[in-house]
Amino acid sequence: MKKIEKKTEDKRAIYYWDRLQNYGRKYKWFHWPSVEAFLNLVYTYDVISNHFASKIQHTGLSRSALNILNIISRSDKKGCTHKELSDLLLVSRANVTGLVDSLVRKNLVKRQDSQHDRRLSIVKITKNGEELLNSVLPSYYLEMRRLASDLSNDERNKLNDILIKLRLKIFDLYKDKKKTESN
Amino acid sequence: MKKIEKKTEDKRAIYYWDRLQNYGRKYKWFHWPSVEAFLNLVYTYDVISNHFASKIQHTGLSRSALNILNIISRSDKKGCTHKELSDLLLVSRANVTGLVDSLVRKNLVKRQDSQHDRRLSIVKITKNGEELLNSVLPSYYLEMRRLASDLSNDERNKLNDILIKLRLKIFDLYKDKKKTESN
DNA sequence: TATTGTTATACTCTATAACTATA
DNA sequence: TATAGTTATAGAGTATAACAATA
Repeated sequence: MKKIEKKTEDKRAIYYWDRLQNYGRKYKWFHWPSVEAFLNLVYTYDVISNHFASKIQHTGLSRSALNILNIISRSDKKGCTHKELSDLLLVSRANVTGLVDSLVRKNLVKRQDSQHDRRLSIVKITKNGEELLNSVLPSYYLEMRRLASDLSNDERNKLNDILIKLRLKIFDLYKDKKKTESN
Repeated sequence: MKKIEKKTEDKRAIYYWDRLQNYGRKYKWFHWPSVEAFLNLVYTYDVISNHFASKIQHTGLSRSALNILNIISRSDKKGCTHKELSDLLLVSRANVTGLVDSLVRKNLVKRQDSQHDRRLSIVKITKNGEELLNSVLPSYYLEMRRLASDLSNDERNKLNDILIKLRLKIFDLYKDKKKTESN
């Protein structure tokens, strides 16, 4: 049996909930209910992220590589420019080059020059890439369904509403900042 | 004004909600309400993570480095072994060595040999490290409070409940797997 | 001039295996 | 034998700046 170094119990939550709650009080603005929510968000993300990463480990792809491949696949014959990928992935153009390079090396996508705008490089999925996706996504989606199956419709809706609310709140911060910067 | 390559609008959500919803139907187990919940979780985490990372960029610390420092600081005079850090951070012991090394280089923590068990290396925070934490954490906690201020008590509780539920569901998977592996 | 993509570089984080020393 | 920590190595991901080609 393979040695498992990583612990799968919720040690971290126990640790934090025990100690941080009191410790943080020395900071004026520390507000435990807020902090608790963010900690839960981060830890749950972390656990989910590791779980899905292990689900696709056998493909040799990371979660973001699969993500890119998925995006490109969805663009169909049209393909996807580096710029689009950069926007969607929140990754710099410089790094998109590297990410696409690694997929090209694995023969999962190919680059094509655009005929309309010769600055553009268009990325399309290969047969190989499609086959890989088709071999991975079914169990991926099944797993999402299984994990979410314990949530009621109401809970799922609440979760979505709250997460969107938090996200938009942050976007608003940056909008405001942009405005004041340009004035 | 500094050029901003990263977009702060919710391009990704728009993109996905438009396309994925239909695209995914070709997969048998694709269940949009489940997928939507996970996408929201991932994107919101991502946005929050980037936001807080930018908040502490001036310290030269990454979010995980700050996290380690925070854990060590909370252990007070007692200090923290590498093993403890490894468990709490879900990071291999090998990598804890590297992470602690980089904090030692910055004079934020120091190592001490344990007198009871000479295998152990105990990590303690330095004056320098404490000062850094005190200069960063107040605004960090204030920001959490601000961001969560739009959520009602009920929403926060619901969010926590749901996130914990999801996390424990995954932990249970691994517990079951462990059991069957040892049989 | 602005945009797209590339190159180069450096740093962080992660994963793995082999090793030392202690228990 | 098991545990704690280290070393070495390789790869993914990110951040930044300078650059060429094209619009």
